[in-house]
Amino acid sequence: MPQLGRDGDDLGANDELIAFKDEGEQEEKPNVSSERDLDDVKSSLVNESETTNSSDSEADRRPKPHPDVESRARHGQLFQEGPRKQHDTGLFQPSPYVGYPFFMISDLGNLCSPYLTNGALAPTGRTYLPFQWPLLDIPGRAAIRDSAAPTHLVRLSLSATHTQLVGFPTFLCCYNSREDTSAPGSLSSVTLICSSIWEAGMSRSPHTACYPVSPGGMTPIPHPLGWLLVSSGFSPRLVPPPQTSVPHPAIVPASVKQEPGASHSHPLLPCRKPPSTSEHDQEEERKPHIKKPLNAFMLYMREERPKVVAQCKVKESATINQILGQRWHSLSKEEQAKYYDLARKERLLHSKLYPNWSARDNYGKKKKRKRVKSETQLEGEMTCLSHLTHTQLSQASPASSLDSPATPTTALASPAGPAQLQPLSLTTKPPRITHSVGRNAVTPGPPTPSSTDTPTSSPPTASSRSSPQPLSHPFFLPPPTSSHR
DNA sequence: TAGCCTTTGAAGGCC
DNA sequence: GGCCTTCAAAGGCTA
Repeated sequence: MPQLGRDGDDLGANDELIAFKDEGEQEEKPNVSSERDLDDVKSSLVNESETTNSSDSEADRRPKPHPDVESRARHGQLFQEGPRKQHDTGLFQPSPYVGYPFFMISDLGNLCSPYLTNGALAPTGRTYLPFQWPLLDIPGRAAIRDSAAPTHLVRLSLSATHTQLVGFPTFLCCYNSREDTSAPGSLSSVTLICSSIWEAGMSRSPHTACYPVSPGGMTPIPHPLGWLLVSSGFSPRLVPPPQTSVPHPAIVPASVKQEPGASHSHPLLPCRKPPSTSEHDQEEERKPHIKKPLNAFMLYMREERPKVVAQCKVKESATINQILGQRWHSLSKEEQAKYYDLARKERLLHSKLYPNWSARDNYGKKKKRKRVKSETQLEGEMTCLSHLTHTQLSQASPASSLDSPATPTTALASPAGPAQLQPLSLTTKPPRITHSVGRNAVTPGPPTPSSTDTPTSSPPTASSRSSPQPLSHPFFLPPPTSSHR
């Protein structure tokens, strides 16, 4: 595997990529206060999008990095955490917004002190970015979940575009593939590696910009590093970057995938794709895949699905979705309004992040992505949005708050336990309800919980869609709640 | 192993 | 404006 060996400030030299977390190492629980801070930031971001723009410049809004740390960063030093588990302040947290498989780094400014004079700490779990970073989302969960191989894929999480715009060093993200990441928020041992990309042409100060810029609005800039692969022995190796790419953080360009027949030492290693049949195809494949923002029902599903699975002992998604659909209709307007509001904020932020994105862009990509995933067993896992500050959106993250006491347990507070239910009958599939007629014909007024609600957040009534088959099974019946209609 | 199933909502295109 | 299609999540199921 060729090293990306260049000059002295080679950004991915092995000696600069050190800090890896032992796979067996446990992670601290997320810090509550840090989550609260994040929520504040999310809230402010959303509010900002909903209100008139302030006159403050983005630089003014950006947290000031620690000068000492910033200086180190400019010198391309890699900072590592010491061997002892650092009592961090919840720096690495599973994103409460599980709509996207992110990790959040809330504030790194207070992590300067542990750094040694040479910029490195004794080897242990994590590497911290050596300067203050307001918020960072690191894509990951999916990449880990299906990584059966005892290897660790490290990829650039920020495109050069972002790096140059936002001005902080690109970082690398190492996933611990052995960790059980099936549960939301379980991505705890992500290791960050801060490279010295800072010196690779990053002209702006680390705090000249704060908010992400849509990748579609930027000229693609090939990243100097490309991909980094870390074997099970944590021996990082650099992989030549994709030929053209600009992988937006979130996004794995289709061109970055395993070349059929190509031999390289790691099954997860993304490789350059052989030339497509047409330039149009190549262009399409280079386009980043930005997923649609989740609508209210999807947000509700993400929150309630695990509960239904646990409660009903049903795993089949089709059945679960039927149950959730029934429960959704049984929710009070106030309860639904929570999700509509969340979805509206989701759309707001999404449109802010990707102003040029259109839902039409994803048409036809779904099957293509499936094919690509089957070829590489990777791409689908890597197509997670890693846009900055995306998690800032979720003030009330549904899934992340699954186990939170503050989470309203509206639809699943049923006293009826699983033992009292008859999951077997659910296997009798009701006639399929097609939504080909009049699904979106009617869009009645939303619960409008707040005056900020926009017409686009209007939840449809039951009449707006063909009436689902009545499901009399207890599973489909919402648990009695005091707030129900 | 690719695609289906199943749900609701949003968005875009067509007429 | 109405209708239609597609996608978003999820994981078991099926051809």
